[in-house]
Amino acid sequence: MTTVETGTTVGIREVAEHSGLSVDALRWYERERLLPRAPRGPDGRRRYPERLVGFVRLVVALRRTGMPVADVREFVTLADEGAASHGRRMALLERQRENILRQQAQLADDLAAVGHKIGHYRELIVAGLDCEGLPVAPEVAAAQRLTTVQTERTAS
Amino acid sequence: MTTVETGTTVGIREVAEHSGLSVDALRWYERERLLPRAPRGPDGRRRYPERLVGFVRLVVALRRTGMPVADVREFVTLADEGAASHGRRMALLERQRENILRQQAQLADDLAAVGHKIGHYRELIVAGLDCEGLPVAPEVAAAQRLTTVQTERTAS
DNA sequence: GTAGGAGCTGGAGTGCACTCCAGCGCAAGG
DNA sequence: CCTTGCGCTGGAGTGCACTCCAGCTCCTAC
Repeated sequence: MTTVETGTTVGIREVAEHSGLSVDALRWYERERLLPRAPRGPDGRRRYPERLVGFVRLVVALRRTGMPVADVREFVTLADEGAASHGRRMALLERQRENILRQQAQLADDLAAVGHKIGHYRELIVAGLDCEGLPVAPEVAAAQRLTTVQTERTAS
Repeated sequence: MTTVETGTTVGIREVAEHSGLSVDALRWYERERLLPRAPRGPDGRRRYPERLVGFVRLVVALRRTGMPVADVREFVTLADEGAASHGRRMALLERQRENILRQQAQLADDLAAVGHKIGHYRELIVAGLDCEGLPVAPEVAAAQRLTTVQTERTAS
């Protein structure tokens, strides 16, 4: 990635806010070579040019869709080769696209499974039945309809 | 979960093969109370009734869609209460359904981002241009089209 | 000038979700 | 009877991807 430092640049804080990565993670990513090195300003601070900000976004998407950091590193290493690695980079992304499509299919299945179970509970509640299909006792009926989960997690 | 042990049961190996969890993970899940305890046969081995096999599948789907084990444990703990916790269990699943929908939206975005980048590379390759829009040198053109990624990962 | 905030670097620490290991028992087959 | 394979339990270990910490510099505002 030939960074010609023209145009606007943004600091690490702003990149973090827009990318979903933490400031620490951005630094770690650079150290781990998951991102090209961001140029430094005269004060030693990172200044991300627009192009690099876009690259961060792509890397975040690759991570978010499950690409291991070793593979991301490979992608970034290829990027250092310039145009000579376009085809290989493209192939890497095409493989990831296949992965994403698989995840989408799996997610649809899982959504259906969860939805099916929700429907099952709803039917039981409406009919006032327990899991064996027997009527629930009157003193249980109110509790059966309760949807409030009393946990400390709710408070946070 | 009132397990009436009638009907067929399957051993841990078979449950592992069909659930996507390893045998070790199934044991860990039970120990961590992410699954109800599977009844043991006369030889001390786990025998999973059909109902429990279905529950394993649901728990796997919840994990796969990002539910932390602490929340899965909560879900399982509620299941111990029988019909009295139907509503609360349903609410938990409804929240997870919302999460899954969010993931689907995010995945679609990420797919689009990857696809867009793939298209970008393809255009550059077809036009024989580099990232700056300049024609690539003849000795680079062949490499630019290469899609074979030479890594040890490919061999495994 | 001083204080405070932001960011730098290098190194250590952490959280999460498993996976591996060791010793044991049981059952089937030779 | 012996061997082998499967599964049990409890405890330790591991991999992955960050996050935290400490000491430092620079810059701005008071």
